[in-house]
Amino acid sequence: MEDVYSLSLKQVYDMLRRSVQNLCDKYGVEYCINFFVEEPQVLEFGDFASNVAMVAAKHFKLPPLKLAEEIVANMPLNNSYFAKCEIKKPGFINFFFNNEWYVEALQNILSSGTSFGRTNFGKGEKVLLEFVSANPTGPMHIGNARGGAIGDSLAECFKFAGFNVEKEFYVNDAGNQIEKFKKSLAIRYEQIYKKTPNFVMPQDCYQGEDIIKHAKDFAKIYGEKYVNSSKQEMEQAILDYALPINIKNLESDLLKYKVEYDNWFFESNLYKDKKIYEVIDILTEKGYTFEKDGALWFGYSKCGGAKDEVLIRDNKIPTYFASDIAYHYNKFKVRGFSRAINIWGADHHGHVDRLKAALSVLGVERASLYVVLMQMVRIVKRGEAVKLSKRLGNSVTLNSLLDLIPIDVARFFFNMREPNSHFDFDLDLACEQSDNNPVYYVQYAYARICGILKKLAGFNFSLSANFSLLNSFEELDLIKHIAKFPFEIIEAVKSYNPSKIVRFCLDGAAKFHKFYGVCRIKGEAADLVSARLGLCEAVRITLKNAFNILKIEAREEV
RNA sequence: GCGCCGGUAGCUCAGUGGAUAGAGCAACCGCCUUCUAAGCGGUAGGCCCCAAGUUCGAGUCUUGGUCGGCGCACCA
Repeated sequence: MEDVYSLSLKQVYDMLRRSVQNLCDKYGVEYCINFFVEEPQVLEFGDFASNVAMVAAKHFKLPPLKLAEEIVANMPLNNSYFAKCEIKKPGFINFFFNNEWYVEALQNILSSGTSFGRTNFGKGEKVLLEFVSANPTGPMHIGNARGGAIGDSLAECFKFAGFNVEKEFYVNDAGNQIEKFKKSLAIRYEQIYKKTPNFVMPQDCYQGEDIIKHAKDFAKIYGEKYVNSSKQEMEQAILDYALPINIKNLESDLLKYKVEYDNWFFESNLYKDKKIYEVIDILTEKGYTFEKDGALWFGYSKCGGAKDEVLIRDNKIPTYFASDIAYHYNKFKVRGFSRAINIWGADHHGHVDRLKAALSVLGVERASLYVVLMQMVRIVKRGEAVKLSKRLGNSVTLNSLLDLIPIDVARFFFNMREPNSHFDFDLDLACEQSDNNPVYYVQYAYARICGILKKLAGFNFSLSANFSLLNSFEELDLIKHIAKFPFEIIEAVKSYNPSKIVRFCLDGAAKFHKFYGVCRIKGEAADLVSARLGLCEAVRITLKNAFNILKIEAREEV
């Protein structure tokens, strides 16, 4: 059964369209009117409002208010979800839900249970969502933590909305940063035995403690075995040792963070099977590559780009851009996804357009790839931004963050802001276990409901409870909010913005707390008790499903 | 210099071309004999960065500025 909110919204559109169509026939006007129906901000303007009369006024050559009157007069409300509609000042038509709307909304939630919020909006479309894809040369930092929370919750939104989603981690286990990684490892290993006086790590190497630890652990196992080997042999041995450990750590750290991937896609596979060259050959066939200074270039300027881009360096090693094209070609043309979503840090924004340009040459529509650009995270401590640098090895890792704050708090915090806004992560607030912390606010609402349901377990609430007894403002407002859940998920999907779910939880918790303060349950007449318990259960179901999207725990007690 | 993102209450941020611009935190004043006070109610707080334009209507769209973040490698 479709949810009542969407049904009633569709109903308003249908009724208005039919009425306007009739008037078009009557006045001999051609129907080409683009209007909307939305939820007004102010309560007195009803549950839905439409601007149709204002938009259509000039077509009909009638004043908006006059036209609104005609539209309404032409639009019977019987057998609808609406009790009345009103016409207001510049020409708005405002609709008000009838009692059935609220009753059916509750029945729908209660009977849907764990599947409430699920829709067939996506019609099973195959979507690939790639996120985090942190470099396997070191631990994940705070930006990866944000990407993980956003990506994973967004994937859940897409699943709820009826998409067939696969979550993928792209492992950059090839290319330049791996060269740098093994060089850094080898130097640290060598230094365990050589002990050069006043040794300083070269500028172009990774400076982090994790490199030293790998070298030490490697030395524990192999001792001096590789000290006198060729540089190449030494680097390969220590790389073969350290890289799998790093990848395994990425996997287990993300799992701890409740992020589980369907696929781990290795960049090295694109090299092994010559996939990169096959894709470059296609670009060449289409006439979009050329040679210059010993390198092979992509003619990006031919597709509107500012400058051309190197695909294969003069040393014959392909660039990251080249493997990225091959990787995305694989997503669309090999594995057949109709849509790919990437979550990238905003510092990669310059890559979006050139990748799309290359893909369009390969026959992939630019719009098939959507890149969510996630703005940078700033760590704020005592009101001051903390300067972090991965190169200096003092960045906050995901792990060290999770030592400071519970996983729920981290996942919730990183989804409080929309991806495209700069995010100040307030470490002090996140660490605080108090009423200031918004995570506890929503979890407390859930626990309160569970408390009530437990205390009044003797009462039965059923679909046949007399829900029309719920008619206070707080009750109706709460029902209206939770009924909107499936719609809200679709909004999150359309805007690639899971923070809408966090806001939904916060608003829902606030409305429940208000209801709780005004409406008592225990001690009321039996039929009112069961109606209100039904409302509580419906809120519980909704919050629980929303928590599942965010992967935060629904605790029955605080 | 060019490009992307942002500027809304003291702070952190919502806001679909619509009606009277909202929330949380901080400040101040109240509310537990009751189903969980990690809660609720109230007060106060605004040249929506500036300027021009588009139209019935602009925080929202366009252009030009300004301030901040991030890019502009044969790095990833």
